[in-house]
Amino acid sequence: MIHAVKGTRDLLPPGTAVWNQVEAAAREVFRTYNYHEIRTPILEETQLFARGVGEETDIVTKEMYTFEDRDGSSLTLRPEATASVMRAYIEHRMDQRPGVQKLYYMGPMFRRERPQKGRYRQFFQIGAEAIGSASPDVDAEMIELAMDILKSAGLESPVLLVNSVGDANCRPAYIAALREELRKISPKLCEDCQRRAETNPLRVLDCKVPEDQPLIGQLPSIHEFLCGECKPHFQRVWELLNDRKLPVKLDQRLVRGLDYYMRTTFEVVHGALGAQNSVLGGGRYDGLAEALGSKVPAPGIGFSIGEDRLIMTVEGNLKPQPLDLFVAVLGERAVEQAGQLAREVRQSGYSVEVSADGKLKRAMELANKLGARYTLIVGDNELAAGRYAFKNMASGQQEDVAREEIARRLQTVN
RNA sequence: GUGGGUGUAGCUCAGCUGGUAGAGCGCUGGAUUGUGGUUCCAGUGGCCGUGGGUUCGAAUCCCACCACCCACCCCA
Repeated sequence: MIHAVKGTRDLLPPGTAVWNQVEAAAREVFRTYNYHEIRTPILEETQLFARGVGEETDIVTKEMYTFEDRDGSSLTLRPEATASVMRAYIEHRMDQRPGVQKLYYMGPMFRRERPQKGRYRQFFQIGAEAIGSASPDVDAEMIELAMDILKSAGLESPVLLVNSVGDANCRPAYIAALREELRKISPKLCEDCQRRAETNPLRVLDCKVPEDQPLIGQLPSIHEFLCGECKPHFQRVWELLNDRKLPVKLDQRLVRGLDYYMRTTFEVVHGALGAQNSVLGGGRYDGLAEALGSKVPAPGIGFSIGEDRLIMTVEGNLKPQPLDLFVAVLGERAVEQAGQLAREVRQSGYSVEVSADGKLKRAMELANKLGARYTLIVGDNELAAGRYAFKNMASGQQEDVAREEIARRLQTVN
């Protein structure tokens, strides 16, 4: 047997209906914020991610699907979309277009990690980027947009965490100070933290080991080190978020794993997701364009929703759409008539399934299994009378109706 | 990459003090003529994850491998 490769999965009906509903809800919210869709290739030159995401990140060093093309060039299945969007922005000189470029995307991403709950090797993201402004006002709107989408998609009680990770001016000083402090307390921390204290001090702040928390709480905060540009930027974002009555929590320990993030970073977490409890992550990336070789600066901010995770939290809340009408066909002569009736009802916007010619009992059974709201019987009696047996499947009530009546009857909510 | 758990019918699982397999659900058909859901009856369906070993005999015991799940790491 050939089956789906590790970490990938088939999405089948009726589950796909939830995906469609979430995506439709997101598109609608994007529209109201004047965001427009961008579709970039799933394949990119490996260099794009190495330079964009960061040579030393886990994503680039051990999680990318990279392979050699037949001409010898190195290609990679995109592990995230921001680098691609920025590449397209630069390549198509979108900086020449009027105003801030507000773009959204949705689609599959690929990372070769060990699969677990809420984590797949092919997973789906819904994301947005606003490129062309360094203003904190854009940050606030971006976060508001993100929260609106989650709400519209049906996510209940999201927790929004916000922080600043500084920039190239102030972050190095903070990391140095952090290292210094960690050197003192490192032996008292968990094994992982002792290692992280050396390799990636910021990650210590992420530690979840309960015993470590008091010590980690004593460590210096990035906010003591924010420079003359980062500090007011963050203050402004914070003010705007509070003005908008968003349920923000300052998380001084929030760090992000991609190199391009600077200043504002944010995340939305949700319980009942298992260990991978982050539904959305994002932040500002003002240096990204230059890292990709752009001559013109292109400050931006964006976020990405883990669609698989979002759907884990909302599936079950949403009911699949029912079949409006099942047409039971009795006898060869009824086939053509049934087809015409079905076409008429479909043109009125209702879903219709037409049975194969056969026994009525079989047809009724199938109508019931498909969850049809109504069944229309088309047989010799109906052909002769010009009226059709129309049955409400929930109540069991049945009556004869004229063909013009059918679509109107379907309006009834039962 | 590391650790733990689980692999028996399409699905959820039982059987595991060794004697070549069961239930519920599903699916198909029947309870006579053009009426579903409830009920009853029958049928369908499994190389018991794979390969070795112990044994007269293995789903059951031992070993290896594989797959899936969960967790670490990291992230969405």
